Amino acid sequence: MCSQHLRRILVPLSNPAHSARLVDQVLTQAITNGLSHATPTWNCILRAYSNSPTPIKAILIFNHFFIKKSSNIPDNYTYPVLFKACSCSLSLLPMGKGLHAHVTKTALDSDIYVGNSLIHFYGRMALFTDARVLFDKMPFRDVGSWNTLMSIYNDFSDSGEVLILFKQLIFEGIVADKITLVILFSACARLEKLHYGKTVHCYATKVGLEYMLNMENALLLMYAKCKEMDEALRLFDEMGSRRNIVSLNILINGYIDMELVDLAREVFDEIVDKDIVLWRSMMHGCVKAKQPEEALELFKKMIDEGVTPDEEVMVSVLSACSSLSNLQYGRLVHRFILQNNITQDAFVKTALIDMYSKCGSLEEALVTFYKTDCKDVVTWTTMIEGLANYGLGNEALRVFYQMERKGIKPNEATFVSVLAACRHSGLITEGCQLFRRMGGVYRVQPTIEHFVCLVDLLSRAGLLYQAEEFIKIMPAEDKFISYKALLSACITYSEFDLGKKVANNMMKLGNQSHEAYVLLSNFYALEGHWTEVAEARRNMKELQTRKKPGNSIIDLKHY
DNA sequence: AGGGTTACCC
Repeated sequence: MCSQHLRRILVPLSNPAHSARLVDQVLTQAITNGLSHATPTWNCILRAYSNSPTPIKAILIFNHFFIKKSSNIPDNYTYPVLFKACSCSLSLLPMGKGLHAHVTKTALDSDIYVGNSLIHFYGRMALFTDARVLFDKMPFRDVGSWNTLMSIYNDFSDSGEVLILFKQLIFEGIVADKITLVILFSACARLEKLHYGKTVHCYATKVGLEYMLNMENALLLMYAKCKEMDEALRLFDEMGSRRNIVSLNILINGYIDMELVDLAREVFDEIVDKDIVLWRSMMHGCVKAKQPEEALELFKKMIDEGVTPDEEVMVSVLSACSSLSNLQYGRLVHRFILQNNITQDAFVKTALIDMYSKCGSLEEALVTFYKTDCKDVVTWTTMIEGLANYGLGNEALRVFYQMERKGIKPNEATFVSVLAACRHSGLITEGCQLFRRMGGVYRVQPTIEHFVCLVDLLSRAGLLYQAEEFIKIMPAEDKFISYKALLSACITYSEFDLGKKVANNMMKLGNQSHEAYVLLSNFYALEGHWTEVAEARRNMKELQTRKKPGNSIIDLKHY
């Protein structure tokens, strides 16, 4: 096959896997017959590989046919393709940097395409300052340069930066294109900046840019994420036959976000050709809406329809098993994962550990945990939480210290689990120590959950006055719920004076004071102080607040 | 001989 012919068929080929297969054949021919290509033809081959499922091949071929055989000289068309291939894996950072040096030496970095692909490459490597410096130093920039930088910030760093860049773009007199607007709407969706997005929408309508599917989808997403479903639906109708499966998915996720699963399901059921993303969304929606049975039913349906589940679907299925506490199902799902060669990434592993501990098999949870190589903070936290729920406080702490030794930084949730472990097992010294470590060493800002844990730990141990002192230093908005925990403890330990003081403090806090009266009257009742019970009830009536029946029982059980 | 960078849903 001659070079010209090869190029003519490679260029329009849209299926990356197909073109890569074709290129494989051409390459074998080239190697066996010693056929040499001109740089444009090589560029074509490299491009086919960089778009294929195995972009690394582009790099390998470049190393073999350009670096080793220096008869081929890369040009300004070669480098963008290579940088794109290098963007696919973090391990290719040194390779990309080497190519960058080469580009600078040969002065090809003034080429806009080369520059843009370099920005993209550094952005994908999470080296945002490098990307930014390159952008600022470019002798010539086009809309593409701006789009590249903006999309990098949007996808991997800070969406707020996109809005700042857009302002700058307008200021410099650059004309935004459709892609700029897609990125901008997507940033507005993430930031939930409805007003800003609407203004840009008007601008887009004025310049007549609005009819482009991706842009309409980005807009749709923006309205859905901002919970403006009326506006989203209006746009959806307006799109008419232009809408696609992505538009439907946005709508479904919008309903799910607003806790309208039934509406989401209605849209879902109408769709004939469902792709994996739709199944993923719908199953996640069921799990989120506490409908685990429906999630499992959907899973069966999905398999029946011949759709291959992915890792994210399996996470939803496992979490459905967890909330049903159905160990049999859970084990079946585990077996399914093994039999269908589904990658057990950190997410799947964590879901398995969570499932086993919530379904009552701590042994299997532990086995899965210790068999996991890729443990992240969430994996460790899930295991700690599991142990804590089994009342194995000391074991939970041991796992926590093990995690620290491995150099994994605990987060907010980790401390909730580990403090809960202390609380369940009455580990007072450890709990207080960990609480100090949280702020002092790890700079994790304590939240209401941490406070409640600690107050509860102290109160249950009968250290009620320490708990009260502790609440005094808490932020005002967290005090009420902590006082509630303390008051319950006062009831348990018959600490009449402190209880009265706590109840008074609660009432001073304002709006939720009816709850304070309910607890207070229960408190007096237990103490047999019936006059005070009557007084508390009277005060409650004066507040014109009525408690819902049974509420106080739940409150007491809970704390 | 004559080719490219940047975009939507999880």
